[in-house]
Amino acid sequence: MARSPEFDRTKVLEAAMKLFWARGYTATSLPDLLETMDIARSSFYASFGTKRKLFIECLELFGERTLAMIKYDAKTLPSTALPRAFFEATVLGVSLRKSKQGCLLVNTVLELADVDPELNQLAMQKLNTIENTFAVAFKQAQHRGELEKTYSPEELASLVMTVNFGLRVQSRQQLSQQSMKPIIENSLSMLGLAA
Amino acid sequence: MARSPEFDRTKVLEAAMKLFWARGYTATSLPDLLETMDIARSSFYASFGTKRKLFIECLELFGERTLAMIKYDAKTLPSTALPRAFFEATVLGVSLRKSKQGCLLVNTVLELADVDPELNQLAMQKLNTIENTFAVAFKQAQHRGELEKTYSPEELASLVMTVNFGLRVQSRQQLSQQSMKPIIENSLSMLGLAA
DNA sequence: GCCTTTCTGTACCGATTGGTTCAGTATCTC
DNA sequence: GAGATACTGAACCAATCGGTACAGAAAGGC
Repeated sequence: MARSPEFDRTKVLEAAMKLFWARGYTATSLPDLLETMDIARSSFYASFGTKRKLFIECLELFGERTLAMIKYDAKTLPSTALPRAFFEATVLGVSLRKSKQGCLLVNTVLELADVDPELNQLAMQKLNTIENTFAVAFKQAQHRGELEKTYSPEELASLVMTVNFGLRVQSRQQLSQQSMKPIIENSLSMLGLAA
Repeated sequence: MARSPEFDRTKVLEAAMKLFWARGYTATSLPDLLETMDIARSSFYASFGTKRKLFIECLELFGERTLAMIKYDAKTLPSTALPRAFFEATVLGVSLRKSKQGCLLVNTVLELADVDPELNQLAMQKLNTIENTFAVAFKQAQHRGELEKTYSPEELASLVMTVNFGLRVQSRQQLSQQSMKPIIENSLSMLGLAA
């Protein structure tokens, strides 16, 4: 009955996510987005509503992907190796894409905390979900005796997130992935999760 | 010969700094600034040039104040107590002003890394100066035998900054100062600087 | 062919952006 | 008082902001 293809929605959404990731919400203009997404203005509003709704979709996408990665690692790796896998994937993996991006959720919290409480809270909620996933994994590991009980699962998860945030900030600076490696190593040693 | 007072420049600059601190560079508009600074548009441009130049002055001011605080602490406290004093002053002290602000320099790096390299680099440079100040203090402490040599002074300073960044991100979230306290405590314990 | 649907391109909207200009007023010294 | 300076307030600028509307081309099923 009709023309078939909508452009690949996920692909276009991903392109938008990368741009928001690099430049933040406010500094990303609509023309910027349209060029990156390679769609017309009218298609944009037909498919995504507003810039704000699009950004929310991007936060969702980013959160889902990050969470999926951790949950996959949690099933295939010992819990003590989780933080290392996470740090290396997010900090070093991102650097491979040649650009210092940090974490979209962290960037959003810092950019919008006092500007857009709703978006801020959405990003925070995603971060909390990630933290909880760590806590659950650590709890299991302690029950199995694979993890020292220096800290409670919740405390350790909170510490891992603190270090994670710090690493994300540092990865947003000029630092090369080469110079990030010892920082990650020392952070893990500090967490008592080096070996 | 003439009218005496310019409005109190430092005071006005400080007001601007607080607004940038809360909302970031891009999201702070000129009308916002003028209202907060309580000066007329013409006075603004006569005294500060452009929004960008004003922001640079704010970064300088923030950097100077932070550095002054650390250097003062470095002279009056044992080096092992430096990170605690710093964390408590910046994270808990800021919370007293009832608003989750994080650190202007960290906020700037995350907001402008891929948007305004020049401002980004300026903020980074200030952060590096702070890190170096920690490193110098730790080096002295190790020479005096007051500090364990688990990490080199540079490594430890880098770790302290990682944790500092993480704490700043967390303080930018909804977290009350009450809930920040155990996070700080565990971070210090993790750094081996708890007692 | 026709009809339907999805897209593009462009023109347009009001509002807001950062920045400039200038006439007028207040405040100082002499 | 006169003269110089430091400010205010409002008008104005071009450019850009996010968002809307619409005509027409492209691509599918029948």
